[in-house]
Order: sequence, then C-alpha cells, then structure tokens
Amino acid sequence: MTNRLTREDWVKKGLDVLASEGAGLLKADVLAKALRVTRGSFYWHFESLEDFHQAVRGAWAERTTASVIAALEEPGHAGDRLEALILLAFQADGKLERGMRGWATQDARVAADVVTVDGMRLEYLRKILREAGVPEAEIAVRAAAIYWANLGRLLVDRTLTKDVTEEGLEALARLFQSGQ
Amino acid sequence: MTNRLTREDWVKKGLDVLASEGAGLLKADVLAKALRVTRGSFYWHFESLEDFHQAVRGAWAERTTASVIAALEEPGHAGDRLEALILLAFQADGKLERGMRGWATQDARVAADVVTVDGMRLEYLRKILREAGVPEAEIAVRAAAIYWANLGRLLVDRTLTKDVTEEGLEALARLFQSGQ
DNA sequence: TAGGCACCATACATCACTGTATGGAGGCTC
DNA sequence: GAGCCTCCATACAGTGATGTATGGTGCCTA
Repeated sequence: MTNRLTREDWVKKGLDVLASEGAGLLKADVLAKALRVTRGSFYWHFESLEDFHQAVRGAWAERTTASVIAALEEPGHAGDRLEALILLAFQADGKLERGMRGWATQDARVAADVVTVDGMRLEYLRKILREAGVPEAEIAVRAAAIYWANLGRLLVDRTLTKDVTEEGLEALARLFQSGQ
Repeated sequence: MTNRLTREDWVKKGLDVLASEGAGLLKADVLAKALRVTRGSFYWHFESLEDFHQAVRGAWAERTTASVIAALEEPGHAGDRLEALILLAFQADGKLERGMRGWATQDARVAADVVTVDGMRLEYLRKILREAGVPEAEIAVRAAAIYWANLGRLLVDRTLTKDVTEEGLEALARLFQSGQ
C-alpha cells in the first residue's frame, strides 16, 4: 500500500469538502470516495461521525486561532497597523467561512464555536484599535463595524461588487481611521 | 376535521424551521410532525421534497422583494433617506437570513437565489445613495460597505457587540454620509 | 523470516427518510 | 342525502447512510 492515511488527512479533506460542498457532504462514504478508500479507513481513524465532526470543528478553530495569533505577533507597523490588519486578519478563506457558518445553522455546537471565534476576532480588533490610538469611547463601535463589514465582504459574492476599486476601499479605511 | 392545511401553511412552517433549525430539517416527516399531520398531507400539497424546497426558496425571495419594494415606495424623507434605509431595509430576520445563507452553502440553486437577492438589495442601495446626492464615484464603494456591514451585523451574535450603543452607530452613519 | 501491528476492504444489520398506492373521512353541491 | 371532491392517514417498497464485525495486506521489528 502506497497511500496510508492519517487522521489529519481526513480532517483536511473534511475542511476542503466543507468549503467547497458544504457541511451536508461531511459524511463518511463521501469523504472515503474523495480519498479513494472505503469507510473502513474512516472508522479506524474515528470512533464515529460525530468524532470526526468534532475534529473538523477543532481544526477550524485552531486554524483561526493560529492566524489571529500570527497576525498579532507580527512585528507591528506601528501606526498603520489597522490597515495591515484589515488586509491580514481577514484574508481567511471565504468559502470555508461560509461553510462553517452554514454548518452552524444546523448544529448548535458549531454555532457556539462560531460565536467563540467571532468573539476572539472582535477582541483582537479592539486591541489593535486601542493601540492605534482610537479614543476608548469609539473602540467598540469601530471594531464592530470593521468586523461586520469584513465578514459581509467575505460572504457576499464578489461579482456583485466588482466595480468597487481597491483605492476606494482604502479611502474608506482612511475615513474610518481618522473618524469623527 | 378542523384544521385543514394549505400549501402556504407548509411553506410558512418551512420558513420557520429554516430560521430556527436550519435547512437540514426541511424534511417531510419533520414538518409533518411539527404541523401535527402525516406526510400524506405533504405529498398531497407537494409533488416532491424538491417541489417544496422550491416553494420555500420562492417565498423567501418574494418576501425579500416585497420588503425592498415597500421600503422603496415609502414616501421618502428626502435627505435622511439613507438613515431610514439602514433601519428599514435591514430589519430582516437575522435567523432566516442565516438559515437561507446556510442552506446556500449546500445547494447551488439556493446560492444563486441568494446572489440574486444580494444584487437587488445592492442595486436598491445604490439608487438611494444616488438620490441622497453621493458623488457617482463614491456610490459603488459606499453601497458595498453599507451592505457588507449590515449583513455582518445580521449574522454575528448580538451578545458579542452588546456594548455598541445606538448613538455610536448613528454617529458612524453620519460619518458615512458626510464622507471624504 | 515469523509474528505483530497499523491500516484498509468487505459484508451485514439497522435506521431515517423518500415516494407511492390506497383507503377513509368530512364538507359542498345538486 | 348521494355523490364527489379535497385533504389526510396508513402501509409498503426502496434508498442512502451509519456503525460493526471480521478478514486481509503490507510494513516493521526481533
């Protein structure tokens, strides 16, 4: 046998399928076909489908956490760190984000995971804004607005906003920073 | 028999379930139990599950269209129509929006419906901005940003932004209108 | 090189759900 | 009030998926 699979291989494929096909195809036989093995392998690596689902959710949370921390540990560009963030912390995969939030509508535990991650990203945003010198009274609103907008941008089909230029967005970001 | 059901009753319950439980429970027997009848009724009103799903999607599109048109036909507040819109056109049900977008991650046709609706709402936004005197070069960016932000606000758990005051949001909206 | 271990295939029981066939019950109409 | 029509119940076949039991195969180690 040339291609032995690990638990991580299954989880990785799970994230792929979640992003491309949605949570509805996070099933043992579908994934097995995609990995060109049978469910025998699946049930050797995972106790149950629920076990696998937990692993996928964990991987997503881990990935999100890691990316946030990486952005946070980045040797800061002092002033324009906010702009850097907007380009950095939200370079997440839109399809995966969609898949995860779609899954969350059907499973309360996934929904809880999403809320947790949203909370982390918002907290990080507030920290950055604070460091950028935004007045304390403004921080909560600004952070929320930035997060909302970037999430929306991630979820809405890009072809609908194809006439939105990069310069326009940057101008908007500046307006947002100077503020008031 | 006291409670005869109509096709619309089923669709309405479908929207309820979609909002509260997600598209995964848009099944004949689940809905039948919720309506306290058997699937016999379901398959009398609908040719198939797919037929029912189409009806639910149609009802959502119809509902969204109607709400947009209602907002558009509203005898306008001339200047601050933008603010009115932000409060009006996005008073949609967050749970239903979530459910629909979650469903869209698992069904390409639903995804197409969502794109269509997003397009309509964006177009309406641009129209309002144009009427409000926003310079043509700014309209696309502003409309996108407003739509993104409101969608995000609809999808993110409110408890995470509970310290965002209504006044703060209004201040932000003003900043957004004056702009540049 | 023999044995054990890690990984996978195969076959089977089970369950949830769909769709269909048919029968029944209540109200409308003539 | 007889008959029809609308709506629903019941029973059944079929399908797709889970989970389990068991056997097989290649690699690693002594």
